Amino acid sequence: MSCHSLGAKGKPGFDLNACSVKPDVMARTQGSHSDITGPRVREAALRLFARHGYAAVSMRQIAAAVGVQAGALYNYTPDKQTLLFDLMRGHMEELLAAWDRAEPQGDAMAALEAFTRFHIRFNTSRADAVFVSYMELRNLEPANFAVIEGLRRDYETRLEAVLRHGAEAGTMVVAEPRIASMALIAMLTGVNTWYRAQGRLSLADVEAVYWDMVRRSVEG
Amino acid sequence: MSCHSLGAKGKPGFDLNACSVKPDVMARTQGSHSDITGPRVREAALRLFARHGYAAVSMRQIAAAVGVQAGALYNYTPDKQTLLFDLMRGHMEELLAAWDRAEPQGDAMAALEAFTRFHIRFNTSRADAVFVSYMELRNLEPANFAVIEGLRRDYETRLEAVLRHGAEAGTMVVAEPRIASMALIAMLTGVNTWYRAQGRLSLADVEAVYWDMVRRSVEG
DNA sequence: GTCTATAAACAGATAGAC
DNA sequence: GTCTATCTGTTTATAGAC
Repeated sequence: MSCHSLGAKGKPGFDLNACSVKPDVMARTQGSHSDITGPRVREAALRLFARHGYAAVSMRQIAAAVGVQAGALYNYTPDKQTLLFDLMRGHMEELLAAWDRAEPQGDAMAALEAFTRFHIRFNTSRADAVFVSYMELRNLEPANFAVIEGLRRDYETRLEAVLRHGAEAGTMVVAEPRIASMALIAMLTGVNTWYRAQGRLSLADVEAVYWDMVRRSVEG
Repeated sequence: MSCHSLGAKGKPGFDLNACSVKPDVMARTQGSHSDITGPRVREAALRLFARHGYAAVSMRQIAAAVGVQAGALYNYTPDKQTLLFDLMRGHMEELLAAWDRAEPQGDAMAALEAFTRFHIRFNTSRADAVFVSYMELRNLEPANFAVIEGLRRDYETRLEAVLRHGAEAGTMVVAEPRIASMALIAMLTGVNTWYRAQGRLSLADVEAVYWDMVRRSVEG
């Protein structure tokens, strides 16, 4: 054993990886793991891209983290660029879908609180994907960039709509809803740069601190 | 002329640079430009790092942008890592020095307004340096990272002190001064992601919008 | 101070064996 | 599906001519 636990990586140098014996698939052709290698490639790539940056990570490093040779990666992605794009698109689509499922029915102020708490919880639970989706925008080919940028704008527009409703209802003061939505999202996403699960404040504490600032910043 | 036959590099992506004929140094040895090449190397590196990322930019691309061969760059930096580090350290030190010069004498709320306006003005005037100093942290060697991280914390501490004074004086409500300082800086730095000088809003307009949100978020 | 040439390592991606 | 081997081009950095 000692392997097939997905993350037996040596990390510090991307070396060693030996073994990939999988008891439950022993009947398969030796070395064949199509059903689990795909997700592991994406997980390893996401982790490495977040840590070192897309351009600084080689396909060989990703392969080493997964426990396969570099050539095997091309069974799961046509090229490195598409691997990055799929990770980013997947994250943005999950973000939008999760918010659309969570969006409450109450008034604008309740919706703003829901957005604040949702954004903090969702983003801190997927720090690597959030980081990559923001930091690697400039490494996307133009066509791919346009797609991700569009999804990002969609998300901002969700918050912008909340702020507009609040302003129209008279419960909020928002001179520039579009700018305010970007400002608030930037503030909330900043949590990821310092929050640690083992830290002094619980996630509930963090939500409370930020919701207080968000509420005050737009309150009528 | 035509660039003293120096530049004129093909470089499909980073050409043009159209040599800078400097009349006052024409008497020098042909091809010798020590007094101007250094700054141009830093400017080109900053611009390229901001556009494409440190890891994605080669020394040859920087050289082509300057109009010299790659080997010549090593007269101005011992290596690529030091070039990045010097750019980031220079930016952070200038940021701190500029705020320390500008910091006003009034009460905490006046200081907060000054900080808000200063941060927006300074950062939008040096977008490339701001971008690089944040995005390339993970490409710094540990010792260099520690230096930049320390300078960044120093800057945050300046704002934190303002918020603490306001809270102590009773003119502000700030439950977590450290977190609030990071939240506000994240919000203000976000201006750089969308602000354009040719846009609908002037810099004064932008300052007013953000100052309104900042003030409301901490007002007692 | 800049050039040309080069060293030594590494990149993304592919071909064919098993 | 994975491996080994390889193709082709690029990387940082240095050496020595001018």
